[in-house]
Amino acid sequence: MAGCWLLKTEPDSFGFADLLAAPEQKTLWDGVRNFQARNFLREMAPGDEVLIYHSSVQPPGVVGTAQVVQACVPDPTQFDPQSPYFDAKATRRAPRWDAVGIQAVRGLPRPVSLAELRGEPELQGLPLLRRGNRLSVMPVSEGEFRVIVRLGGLEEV
DNA sequence: GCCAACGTTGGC
DNA sequence: GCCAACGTTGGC
Repeated sequence: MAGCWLLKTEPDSFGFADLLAAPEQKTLWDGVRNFQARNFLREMAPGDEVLIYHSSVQPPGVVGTAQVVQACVPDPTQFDPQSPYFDAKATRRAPRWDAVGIQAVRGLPRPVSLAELRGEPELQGLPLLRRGNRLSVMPVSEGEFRVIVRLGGLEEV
């Protein structure tokens, strides 16, 4: 059974539209700099399903789906002094951060706002809805995944 | 712009 | 190893 995940991003830096515009609609999901989130990245496997969530926009919410196409590799941005994600403590021999390859599947006909997610009884267990949650990578159950894409206007995924 | 919540850092 | 200070996230 494929895992399901939610990836949070600020569309001002990289949003679902950017993923759709990328070559083969694929990208390396890099720049994650939180250990708990990184550990979830390490659990992600090709074929896993992904919800893309836009934060710091009005309204915040889930806007599309993607799939994992490449298991985690060392995040190249940690070695790049020009990158905002550069980490002086990381070495090639001992990388600290990972990234996964994802590919767009499809945009939701109707984005599902954070307010809608909060209003859905079946989603009360979502880590995203926990007060003070700041994780940018988090697991979602298969049931929760289905509820969300259905709210977004997709009957089948 | 505010502020709650949380992670990280660094002094001890 | 504790914990206060600080920085960041992200909704509102």
